[in-house]
Amino acid sequence: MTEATRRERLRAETEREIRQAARALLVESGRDAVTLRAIARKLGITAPALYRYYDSHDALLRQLCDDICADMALALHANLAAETSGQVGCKVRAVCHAFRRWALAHPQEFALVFASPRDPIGADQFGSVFLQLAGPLIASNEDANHVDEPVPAVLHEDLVRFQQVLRDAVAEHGVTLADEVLNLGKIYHVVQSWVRLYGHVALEVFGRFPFAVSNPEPMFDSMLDQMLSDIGFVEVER
Amino acid sequence: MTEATRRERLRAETEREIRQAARALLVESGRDAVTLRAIARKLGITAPALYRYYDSHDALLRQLCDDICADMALALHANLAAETSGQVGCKVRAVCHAFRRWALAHPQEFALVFASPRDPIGADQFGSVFLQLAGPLIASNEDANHVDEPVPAVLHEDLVRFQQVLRDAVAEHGVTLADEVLNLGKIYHVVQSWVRLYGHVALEVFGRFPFAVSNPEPMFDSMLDQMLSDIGFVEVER
DNA sequence: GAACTCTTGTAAACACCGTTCACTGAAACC
DNA sequence: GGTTTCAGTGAACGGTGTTTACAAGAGTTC
Repeated sequence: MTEATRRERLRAETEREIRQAARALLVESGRDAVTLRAIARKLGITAPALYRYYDSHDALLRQLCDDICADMALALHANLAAETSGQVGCKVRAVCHAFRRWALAHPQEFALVFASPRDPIGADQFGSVFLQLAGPLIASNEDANHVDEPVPAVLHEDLVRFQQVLRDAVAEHGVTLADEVLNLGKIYHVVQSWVRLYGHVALEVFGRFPFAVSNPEPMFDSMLDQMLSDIGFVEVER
Repeated sequence: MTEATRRERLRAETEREIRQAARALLVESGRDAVTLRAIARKLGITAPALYRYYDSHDALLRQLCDDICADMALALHANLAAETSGQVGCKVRAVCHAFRRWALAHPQEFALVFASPRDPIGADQFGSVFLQLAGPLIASNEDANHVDEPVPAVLHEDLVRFQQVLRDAVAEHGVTLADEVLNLGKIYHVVQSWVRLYGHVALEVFGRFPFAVSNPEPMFDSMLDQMLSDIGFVEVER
C-alpha cells in the first residue's frame, strides 16, 4: 500500500505536525508567537530538531504563508462550487463574500500573507489564487455586455500584459477567450474591483474605517453591486 | 526664555533622541529592528534606562505610530497648502497623490501604522488626519452638484453617524455645513473613495497587484478621476 | 553649606529567542 | 554484520524584553 519507507512516513508526519503547530500559534497568539522553540515545545522535541525540516525561522514562516494561501484558495473554491446558480454574477458575489468572511475569520493569517512589506512572501501563491478564480469567471460570463469602454492610453501596455496573464490562467482550464469577452475595458474594471475588494476587506480586518461601522456587511454588499455593474455583469436581484 | 528647568529640558531632549533613533531603525531595517537595546546603543546608554521614558517596548512602538501619523498629517497638509488653485477637485487630487507618495516613500512606516491587526495602534491618530482633511475639503466644495443619490436604507444609520463625525470635524475649523452639501449620498461616496484610495496604495506598497504594473501612477490617476466624478466634484482638465 | 529627596542612569540577572555544533542512537542499506 | 544515513539532543553564543538593587548627580529645604 504505502510505498514510502517507515522513515519517510515518520518524517512527513512530523512535518505536518510542525506546520499545524505553527499555524495554531499564529492563530492563537499572533505572528510574534510563532517561534521555533514554541513549535518544538508543542511537538515535545527541541528547537534545533526543526532545522532538520526547515533552513531557518524565515523559511518556516514562508511555508506557513504558502499553507495559508492554499487553505484560503480551498475555501474560496469550495464557496464557488457551493454556488450552484448558473448566474456568473452570483458566483463572483459568492467568491467575494467568501474572501471577506475568510479574512475576518482569520485576521492573523490575513495580516501575515497580505500586509508584509516588500519581500514577496506568499505573493506568488496568492496571485495564482486570484487568477484561477477571476479567469474562469470572466470566461463563463456569456451575459456580459461586450462594450469596450475607452481606457486611458497610458494603461494599455499594462492592461494588455494582464490580459495575457488572465488568458493563460483561463487556458490552463482548457478555455480560450475571444477578445470581445476579455477586452481592455473589462480588464481595467477587474483590476479596479480587486482594489476595492482588497481595500474594503483590509480596512475592515485592520479596523481602519474612518468611523465606527456597526454592520459593515451591507456596505460590502453595496460595494459589490457597484463593482459588478461596473465590470459588466447584469444586475441580479438578490 | 525657557520656562522649563534644566532637568526637564534634558529629559525632553533625550525623549526626542529616543523617538528619532526608533524611527531611524524602523526606516533602515524594519519593524523587527526597533529594539530597546538597539535604540539604547544609538544613544550611548543602556536598555533599562529607556524604562524611565516608556513603560514597555509596546508603549514605545505606540508612540512611534503616533509620531508617524503626525508626520504624515504634516506632509499631507503641506501638500494641500501648496495646491493654490481654488478648485477643490485639485486639492483633493493633491492630497490623494501626497498620500500615495508618502506611503511609497515610507513603506515600513505605512506597514506599521496601517496593517497591524486589531489592536488599534495609532488608529485614532490616523482617523483624525483623514477627517481633518476630508471635512474642510467637502465643506469648501461650492461647485459640487447637490443631488442626493439614493443610498441603501441599511446604511443610513452608519452614514448618519459618519455625517455627524464629519460635521464635528468641520465645526472645529469654524465652519458649519448645510445638509445638502453633506448629504448621505456624498458621505457614502467619501467612504467608498477611502476604500479605493487605501486599497490602491496598500496593494502598491505591499506589491500585491495581481500582475506586474510597470507604472502604477496613471492607474492611480485614472482611479482618482472616477472617484472624483463619483463624489460629485466637477471634472477638471489636468 | 549640609541634609535630604527625586531623578536618571547603571550592572546583574532571568527567561526567552534564533542558530550552530558535536554527539547519540536507531533506522536503512549492502 | 558492518556501514551509512539521519532525526533528535544538549550545550553554547549572542541577541531580546524586563525587573531589581544600587549609584550618583540635580534640585530642594533647612
